[in-house]
Amino acid sequence: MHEALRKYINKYASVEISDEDFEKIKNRFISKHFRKNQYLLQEGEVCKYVAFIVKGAFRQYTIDQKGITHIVNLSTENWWIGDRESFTMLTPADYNIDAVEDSDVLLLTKANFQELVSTVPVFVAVLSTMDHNNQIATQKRINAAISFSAEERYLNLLATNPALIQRFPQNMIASFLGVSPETISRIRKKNASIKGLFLSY
Amino acid sequence: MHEALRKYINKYASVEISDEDFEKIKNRFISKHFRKNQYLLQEGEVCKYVAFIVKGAFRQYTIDQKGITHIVNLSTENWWIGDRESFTMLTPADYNIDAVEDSDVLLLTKANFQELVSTVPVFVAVLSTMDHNNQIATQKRINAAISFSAEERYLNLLATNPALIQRFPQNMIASFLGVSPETISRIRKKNASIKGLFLSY
DNA sequence: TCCTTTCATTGACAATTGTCAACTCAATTT
DNA sequence: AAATTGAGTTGACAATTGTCAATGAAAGGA
Repeated sequence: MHEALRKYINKYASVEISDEDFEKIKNRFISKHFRKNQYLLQEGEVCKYVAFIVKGAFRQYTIDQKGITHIVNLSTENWWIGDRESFTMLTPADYNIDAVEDSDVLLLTKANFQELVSTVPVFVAVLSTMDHNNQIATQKRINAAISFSAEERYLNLLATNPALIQRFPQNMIASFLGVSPETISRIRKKNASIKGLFLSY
Repeated sequence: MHEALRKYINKYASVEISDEDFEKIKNRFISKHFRKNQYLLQEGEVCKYVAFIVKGAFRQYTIDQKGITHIVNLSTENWWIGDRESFTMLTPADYNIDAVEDSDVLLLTKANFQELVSTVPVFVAVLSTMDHNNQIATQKRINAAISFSAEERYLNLLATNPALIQRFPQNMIASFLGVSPETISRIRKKNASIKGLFLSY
């Protein structure tokens, strides 16, 4: 169960992590299983955990006044999930997070998080790399959101992150891209040949 | 000139910075003046500097095939600007950055940046706090982009960041929000009474 | 000061995308 | 197997936003 975390750390730290360091890290995480649709965080609660996804998939989203869901993040294996602002500031969360599939995660409380930050330098290094990559990806997503049409955004996602499209239902992809499910359906129909191209390889 | 940077560091570090530490930091930065419209970075170049804005304003943007500008960031005093991906990976930048007003900045090269990271812990702490705040702000911007209509995005910006709207020309605000200048103009006309309310206090 | 250039506004029209309702299909439940 | 549920598709129509062109206003340069 913790092996995925070890692989992740080795990938993002420039050096292989020592057994002692990994023991320290491992002991601070709590394994937990989530069933499909189970909440990891509900709007209004304080986010108590940041989670590393070992297996499964989660979405982070808001619900507007009309009851429409807006997905700000879709995450699968080897990603972190949690509401940063709520986790660090201890404020009520603006977002909901729930499991899209049955999932296994490793949870880290704020106390344990701080403990690791102050005692395991490798952990800090990994976080910093992760933050950095995240920032770059987020910048690109903003650029896509303000520069591209609905169709361009979908095709861009298909080209850059086909795994997401295969894994999550269409209505979630629509919400993630900020378009209606019907529009995605029509875009798919229109570009059926392109999709075919991808699938045939 | 460097005083603004010192204030900034004191604000984001939990402790007052020592004179020795600040000397180390200060010596690594290069002061530079930018005239209005002058490039700090052009698409295709490698981003050689990250800049701290002492006075003035910058924009970061892409230009699409049709020649339309899409602004991903608008920054003023006490913000940093630069293309992170290009700066750290030494890859050609996807973005342009130029001065919207005559501006004074403090430049930091990658070598000096790394030097500071490895010798001045306070500097690392400030960067980490900054990153963190940035991440939260960016998340909110994504949420706005996928959840709100053009009008809602404008009114939201007016409510949360009126300084930006006062400082940058309308067409840049439009580009920043991902809408045409004409649409912004019409939204403003429609909501003239609301704007009046803000101005009258 | 005049001239040029750029920015903002407005109108008419077009394109994109959203909304609502009906229908199909597949999966799950009873 | 029948029934129910939910996701995806499709059509008709509406709302939003973009595009293009003309005009007016303001700012900067000669």
